[in-house]
Amino acid sequence: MTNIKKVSELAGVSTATVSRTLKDPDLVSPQTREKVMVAVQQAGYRPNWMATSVKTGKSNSIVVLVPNLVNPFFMRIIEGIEQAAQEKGYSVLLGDTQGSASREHEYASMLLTNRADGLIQLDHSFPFSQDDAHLVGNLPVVSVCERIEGDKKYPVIELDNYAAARAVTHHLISYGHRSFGVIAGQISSQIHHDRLAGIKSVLAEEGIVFDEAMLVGGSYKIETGVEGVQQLLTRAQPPTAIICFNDDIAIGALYAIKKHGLRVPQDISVTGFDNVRVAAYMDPPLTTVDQPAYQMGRRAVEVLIQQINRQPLTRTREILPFSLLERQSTGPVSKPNQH
Amino acid sequence: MTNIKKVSELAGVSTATVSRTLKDPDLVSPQTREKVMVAVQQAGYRPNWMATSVKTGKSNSIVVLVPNLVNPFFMRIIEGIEQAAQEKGYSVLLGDTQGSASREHEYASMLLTNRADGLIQLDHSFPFSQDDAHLVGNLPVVSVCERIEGDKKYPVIELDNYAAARAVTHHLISYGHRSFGVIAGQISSQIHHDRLAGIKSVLAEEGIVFDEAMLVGGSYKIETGVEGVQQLLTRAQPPTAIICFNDDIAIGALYAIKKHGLRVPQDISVTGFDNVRVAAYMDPPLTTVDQPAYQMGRRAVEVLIQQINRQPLTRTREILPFSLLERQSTGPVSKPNQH
DNA sequence: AACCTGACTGTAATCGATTACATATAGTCA
DNA sequence: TGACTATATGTAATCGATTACAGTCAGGTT
Repeated sequence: MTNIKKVSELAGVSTATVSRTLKDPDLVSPQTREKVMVAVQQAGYRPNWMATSVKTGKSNSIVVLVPNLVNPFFMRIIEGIEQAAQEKGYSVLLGDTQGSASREHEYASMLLTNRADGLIQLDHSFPFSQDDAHLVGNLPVVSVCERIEGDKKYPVIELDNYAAARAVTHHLISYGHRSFGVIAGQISSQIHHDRLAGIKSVLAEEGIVFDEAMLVGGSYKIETGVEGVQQLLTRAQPPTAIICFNDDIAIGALYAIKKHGLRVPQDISVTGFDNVRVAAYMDPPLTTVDQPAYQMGRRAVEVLIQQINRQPLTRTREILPFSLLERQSTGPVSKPNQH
Repeated sequence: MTNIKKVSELAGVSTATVSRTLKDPDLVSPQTREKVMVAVQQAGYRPNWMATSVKTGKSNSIVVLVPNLVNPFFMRIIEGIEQAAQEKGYSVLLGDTQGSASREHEYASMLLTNRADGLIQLDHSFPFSQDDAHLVGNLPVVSVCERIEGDKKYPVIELDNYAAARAVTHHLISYGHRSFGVIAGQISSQIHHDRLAGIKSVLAEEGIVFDEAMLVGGSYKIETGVEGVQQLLTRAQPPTAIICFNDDIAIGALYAIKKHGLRVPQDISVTGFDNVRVAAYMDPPLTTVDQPAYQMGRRAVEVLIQQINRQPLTRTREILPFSLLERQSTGPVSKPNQH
């Protein structure tokens, strides 16, 4: 590797001058600048990133903790993160945690070893290990979608899940539905509680009691949707509308419902969350809640970099707008509840 | 930040001893080790990653260049990359290029600045800029799926696209199809040529002439499938089978065909490539070529690390097995070509 | 002529580690 | 006891940059 020393010798100047030529050319006379640039070219010199980082104490990298990479919704967020980071001169270290706490800890500890300047968490767990917890002072951390558990208050970019769930429920109620099934994703998260609370609040207003037996599921997977429908259809009074907590679940639900010989939306209406790319091309196209995933990723980076630069945060919670996309997987109840 | 100096003072030893305690404890007496560990704990010391990297000359990071993140097939590969990297003590820098050459150059130059030790390319372009090209000696680079263009021969982990395309075509021929449409992805790639050649070879053997007007498309997107079908259906003799070069295209094709009031597979058979997660849950479930994406990612990392460690490569081209998944989007021709 | 200023460049300290080399101490053996 | 060895630790050089500080020199001012 060619280093700054070689270049300085080649140009017949000191290393300081080389460094200045590259970092702050105005400090160097045009003649010297020229000499140095020639030497740089000739030697094919590129400053060693690690050396610069040691000196400046900044890595210009951020870690992104993501439970898995197969969920297209996460990828939209990460796309936003990546592009905003790139624009601001940061690079993104990908931390696929597979939901494992120890992997989270490992990645989170990158902040403590100066390997990364900040962390974006897409899951809801406190990312640091118990051993590290007392060291994390106010390390730059932002969460997207989920609020981070624990005492420390980290800024969060999220959706108004309560309102979104209310909107979905209202939409279905307006079609005359009164019997609802819910296929949930990860149960232990704030999102889950908010959405469920949103649904129940509307039902309460309509005087409908939500039967807890109508709540199934437990992870954001297609298979959860398939199994969820199987369970719901064995109930004495199957629901006429099924609210799925993401589009993958909804895709599984569509599949299972049709497999049972029932039609969507004539027999059962189905809704999702996220508006993944394929949602609009399902048969029928999926009614779902659009989340500005890309934008959420971008905002997360902006807020994170604010923290990194020790700028005061204007607020610790940012709620981005959703929109309910009414497609063809929802429709009027055809046969009224025989109950 | 607590550094090694502080810890050494706290423990009453030299920095060398602290470093040895953490890196090679056998060199240190049990008593001193104990003292140091206590000091490390108390100070909450974590070695500065950047400093270690400067000294060792290794970053233990790899860059992954990916044209976009929304393609779930890429994400399966990256998942494999990420996990293999993690196991081997490497971390992954995500380089979303959006197909832009300058972004590729920027990310690729991380190898020249010691920011990363190796690079995995998921696209087909030579990732370095012209300026850098003479510097890249034998920097560790591996490509997955696509062969990298240019003179330099980089190892590649790929699928036997020719054979896979032949298998798909044979499958359709066995159902009696004789009139084929093809909706292609990125035209300028090796994959494209291999697959097209595979299809044509089978057709030639069957004495079928491939009508070049039946080749449409140009990018790996759902919309390409939708538009592709629209074009193909305006042909004087619409095809009875459509081969799509990835599942996203196929999903768009299914959607468009049904929108035209035709049935799959009764009127038109459709096939994809990749076997993305949703493929099995389409209506009808998609016949597609399964690629071992996760495994390809893992292998790429292994081969890359071999290069990083300057171990000789046993071979520069590795072809992983595909399997044709026959689902319900393909079936016998119902109405024989009226031709 | 003496002094000052500003532009440019070099010397050397520094970032936070690792490690070659030197040194000290205790233990072993003839 | 003296020589030798092994073990443990410290000193200081080193990785490849950045930058505070100091020095040089030309030109301008009084």
